[in-house]
Amino acid sequence: MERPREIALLDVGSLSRRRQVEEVDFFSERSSRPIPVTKTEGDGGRDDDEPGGVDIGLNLSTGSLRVHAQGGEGSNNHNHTLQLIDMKHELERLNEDNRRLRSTLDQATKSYSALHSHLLLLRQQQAHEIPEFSQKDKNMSTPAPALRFIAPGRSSVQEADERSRSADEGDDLSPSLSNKSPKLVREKSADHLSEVPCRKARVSVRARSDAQMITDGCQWRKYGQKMAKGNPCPRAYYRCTMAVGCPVRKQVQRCAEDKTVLITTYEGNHNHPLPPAAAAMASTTSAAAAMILSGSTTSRDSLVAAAANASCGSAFLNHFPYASTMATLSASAPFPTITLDLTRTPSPYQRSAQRPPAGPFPVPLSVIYPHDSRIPGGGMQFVGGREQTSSVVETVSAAITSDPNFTAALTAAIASVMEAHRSGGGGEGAAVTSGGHPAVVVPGSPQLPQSCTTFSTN
DNA sequence: CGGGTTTGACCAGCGC
DNA sequence: GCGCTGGTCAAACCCG
Repeated sequence: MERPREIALLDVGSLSRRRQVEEVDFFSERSSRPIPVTKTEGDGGRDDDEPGGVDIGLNLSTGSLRVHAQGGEGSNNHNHTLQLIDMKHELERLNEDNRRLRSTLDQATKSYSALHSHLLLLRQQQAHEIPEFSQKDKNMSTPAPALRFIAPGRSSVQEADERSRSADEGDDLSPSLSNKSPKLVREKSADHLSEVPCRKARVSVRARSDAQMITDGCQWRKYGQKMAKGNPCPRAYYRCTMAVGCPVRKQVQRCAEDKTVLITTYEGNHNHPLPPAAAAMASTTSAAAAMILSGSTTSRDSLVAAAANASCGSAFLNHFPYASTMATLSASAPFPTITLDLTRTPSPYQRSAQRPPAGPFPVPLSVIYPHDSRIPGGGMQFVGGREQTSSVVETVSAAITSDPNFTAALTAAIASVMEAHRSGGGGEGAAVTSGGHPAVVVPGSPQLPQSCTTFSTN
């Protein structure tokens, strides 16, 4: 959910934009009341805990007002008039800020709703189109293996539900299988892949970090480590241990080219309740999987469609101009993977405050086909747009906010952004403060500690 | 002692 | 069929 996440984010920061919104809201809705004056004539304390919080946040404005009022003691009427004019201007500015922030919030809320509805719609369609997809699949001339078993088109959530149910009954596979040896179970599950939805859609995130693994709100147990070809750094395999039988796994590996880059790949859906940060990650993987699975064919067109579907949440991305720009959707074998690269510097376009109106396709899709996506190693890459799903951003946000280094950087960045906004920012400056999200900060700040992670999803 | 990590072995998929 | 590679298992080990 967008709102709680924002609150959580702001909780870690030193500045609370939420409080600013509320406070400005108060002034705007009750601007006819002489609130600042009344406040300054009161006990002078900040009643942060007072219901309705009159004098919270925006210390700058209210503080200045208070000083003016106190300075007016013994001054002439002319000074008083000037102060009132200043106060009026200040109120107008705050009202304007409030309107902008509110519209931003509305936009984000609408976008979230639209995306959510679209996701539900896609899942419904998938549920109804299973036979159709199967037929399509048969007709496919050169189906990519990884996408072929996606074809049944059951949604990741459905799969998670079924897993959850089966977990309640015993293990994450059918009870009849649970009595067999692990190897048999594994074989059976592998066989199932041909008739069960794709288990291997992935969400991958690259970021810079010195840590072994970024904190993402989940508990993981390492179950293996391998040397991967072409990379001197070993790849570690982790399994979610927050619940028995949780199918979620992740791989962590340093980038061969740049060892400061950590690549984390998540795969699977959790079958248990999650803490907020982890829930965001889970929603990301689900959404990413749903997006990929909604492609359900091996054609470029359907992948483009999937990308377009994903762009429905682009209003979010408009607010996160940095993180939203680094997504790569790869249809290449073995698994369809969405990669979010937080290590690249955003382009000037991406840095700009352009914010197209909310809607399914606020900006033209920019899709690059290096070569045929059906050829292994091929794929498609979205460049400079906001085609990534909002939930990917949520995921990254979750990971970032749960990482102390990111949090510290975020706090500093928000502070600086707020300062810039205050000192004449105005206008599209709201784009920066609108989300209060780490996406504003992280990818474009080379000096910031970053972690590189890859998410995979079922 | 319980839970997590390490590490060699096993298995499946894929290309030649 | 064979070898390579990625993914997983499970016994041994470590640690609090």
